[in-house]
Amino acid sequence: MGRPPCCDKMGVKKGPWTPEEDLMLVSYIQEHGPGNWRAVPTNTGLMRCSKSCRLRWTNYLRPGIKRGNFNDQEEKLIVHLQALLGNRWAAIASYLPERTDNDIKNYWNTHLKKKLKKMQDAGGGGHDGGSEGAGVTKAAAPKGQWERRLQTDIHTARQALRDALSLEPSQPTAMAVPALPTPPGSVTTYASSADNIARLLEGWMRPGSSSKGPEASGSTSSTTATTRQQPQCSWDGAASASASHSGGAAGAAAAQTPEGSTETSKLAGAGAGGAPPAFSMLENWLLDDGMGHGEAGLMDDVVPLGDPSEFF
DNA sequence: AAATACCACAACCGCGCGTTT
DNA sequence: TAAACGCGCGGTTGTGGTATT
Repeated sequence: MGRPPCCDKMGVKKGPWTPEEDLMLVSYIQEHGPGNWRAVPTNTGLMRCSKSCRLRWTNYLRPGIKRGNFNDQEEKLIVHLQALLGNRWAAIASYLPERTDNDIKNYWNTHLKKKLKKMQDAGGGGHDGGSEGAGVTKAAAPKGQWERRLQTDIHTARQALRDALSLEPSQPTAMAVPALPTPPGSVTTYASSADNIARLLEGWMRPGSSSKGPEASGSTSSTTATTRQQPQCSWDGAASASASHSGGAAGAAAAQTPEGSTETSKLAGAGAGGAPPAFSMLENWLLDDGMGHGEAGLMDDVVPLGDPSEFF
């Protein structure tokens, strides 16, 4: 059946979002909650595709997301997860609740892929050949096969994640939120989305203010900003912000994506109950050496993935 | 100082899946 | 049951910024 485009191409604006548009979107979502994206453009007057609105919210405006500055632990975790899960960025992002799939994907494509390739070229550590690493091979496999492989190789997954998580034991999780506000002039550190919104609101809701938001607005003056989730409670913020809908990468982290959720539940052995931080589940899972969860029964036809720690 | 190459990131596009009618 | 719809995911592209020549 021919499917109509998600939005008519006529009159739909493209390209970078302006602060005004961000403000409109944030204001609307604050009032109505995320979701029902189809209605967002019409209700807000935004000349944007519903997809574009969702993407903008999910990747940039949603509270509790961290941008840029991937630390070493996160980097290694991403590499490990990519080796395990392939290019399933949403699933990978579910283990890094503050990161969006898009951010991780970009970071992988621009940094990690090259890094791995360089390492493979240098040390011959590559166990899979090609430039994509082990994950792609699995990703290229049929979905069912891939899922089964993940299940059957649960031990490898555990080991890999344990390796990743044990790199910086003093840092409990990647969820540690850097202190805000961003120092003025800092170009490498992105302000959190909440901070951006706060600046936006401060800059745009104040009559006569310039288009540039004030630098490092520690205090959020507008009501909109004050009711936003603070970055420190990123998970809760994301969870609550998306409580009434199914969108958002962090929402996906908890229970959303079909694949992500199954992966999460399979790996973490926990349901999507109260949406606790995925890392807690992960840590529990990793620390639980009992390992009698039935995965062992799936260990037939194991196809070893290889040890992702080879990468380092 | 200007031109060029490279890099990083934001955003778009197409497709698939699940839900609704 | 099948079509229509809405949403999310992954791949790709366009653009601005930075480094190098």
